[in-house]
Amino acid sequence: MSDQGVKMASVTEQMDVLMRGVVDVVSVEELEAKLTRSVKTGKPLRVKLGIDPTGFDLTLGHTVPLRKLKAFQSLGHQVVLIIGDYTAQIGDPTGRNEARPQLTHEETLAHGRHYVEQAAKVIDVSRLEIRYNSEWLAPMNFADVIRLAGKTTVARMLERDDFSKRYHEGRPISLHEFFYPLMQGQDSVAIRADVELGGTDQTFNLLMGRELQRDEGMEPQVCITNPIVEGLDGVEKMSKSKGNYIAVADRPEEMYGKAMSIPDGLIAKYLIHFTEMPLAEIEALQRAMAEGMNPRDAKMRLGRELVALYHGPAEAQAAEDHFRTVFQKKDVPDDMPEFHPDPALLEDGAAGVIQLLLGAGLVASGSEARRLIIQGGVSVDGERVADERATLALRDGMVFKVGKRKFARLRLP
RNA sequence: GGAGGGGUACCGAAGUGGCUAAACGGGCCUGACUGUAAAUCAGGUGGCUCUGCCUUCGGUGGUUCGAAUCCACCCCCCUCCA
Repeated sequence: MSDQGVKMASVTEQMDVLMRGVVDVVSVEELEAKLTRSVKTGKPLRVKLGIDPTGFDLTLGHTVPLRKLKAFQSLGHQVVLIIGDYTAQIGDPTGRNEARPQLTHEETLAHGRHYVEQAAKVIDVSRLEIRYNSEWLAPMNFADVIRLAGKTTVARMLERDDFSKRYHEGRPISLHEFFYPLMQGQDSVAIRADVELGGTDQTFNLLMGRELQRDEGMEPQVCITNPIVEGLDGVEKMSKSKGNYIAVADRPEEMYGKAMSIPDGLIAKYLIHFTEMPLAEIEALQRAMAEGMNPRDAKMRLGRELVALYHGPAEAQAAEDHFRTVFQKKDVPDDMPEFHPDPALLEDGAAGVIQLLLGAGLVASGSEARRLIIQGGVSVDGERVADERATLALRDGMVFKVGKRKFARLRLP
């Protein structure tokens, strides 16, 4: 909490906090040496995290390096957030759709702000040094770029997992993608990073920073990688496009519910990387599960921790109550969206179910509504709707339910 | 520059003139079972004024009663050779 101006923790104490959940550190000795020097001189380390301002909403996956950044910050170090505005403007073709549009500078700035806004839920952004990499990349001329390119080889580049995989699978690699590691490394040179954080998928890029720094006669940065945590399905990396994510902006019930749906094997991992629960406590929980504790209860704990972290303890309790009501008791929640029927559809105070579901926004199309009704997935006031052509007499407060978790309450004017 | 292969729905991938709104697998959705876990089982998965109609197979144009399938041009990707 009150980490301002306080005496710096000892190297061992710092290492203890910093090593939580990391996959790899290149190298531990160098990190200790840097910390030792920092403690001695009172000079904080410069810790870097780079982001691509592509306008994404933060998922818990993104918060893993952010939490590590926060740990450094709390220990009194200077954290530096690099917003890759220049990189983003060039247009990152990574992935299969090369159609990703190039961003205007304005857009990248807006995305950067969007990111910082959400990051504020994890770290103290007022003490963040925010830098845009166009600051040093834009002034480079072609000769500078060629010189930079000369610092590595194609064979070296193809060592990168992502590249070699795509190369062997016959998927395209644009030439300029080779510049990404170089640009990212150049960022480290420019801000004189002592430490850089990233997921294990960033390893190659992080190491490039070391090489470029060494080349400039600087002490190379320490690279700390955190795991890429699996999403809700327990298999694939948590990502927006896979739809297997929890977003930091998720509503409390949503966040809690998603936490409850993860495979048991992921509980401890989520607690370690997504929350700040003390490791000892997590281990105790794991032991308890091994001895027969219902993993569901551990997940409920996870759900509470997460919601408390992003919405506060009161909301955490509320989310849990909501979960109990809706999913354990299969009851109707207190809070749900409300909607007013389109008066044009009313006939003697009645209307067709499909039109009502559409009006409530519970279905995307009439066909979907029809399908769901046939499959028994729609109920009104607890009663399953059997006929897709049914006409319902409207009453204020009627509750429409679609699937297990979509509700809407009808309101008459 | 030369030769060859390829672009199909959310993804992968069949289909080479009508029986194709398009096999199969994954994902996703619904139902059953549950701990909204996993696993499993059943069904579904373009839209609509829904026993029918409309739009869809890289793009444009054409042949045909009829095209994802044939032809022409164009765009994009991959492999090998140079």
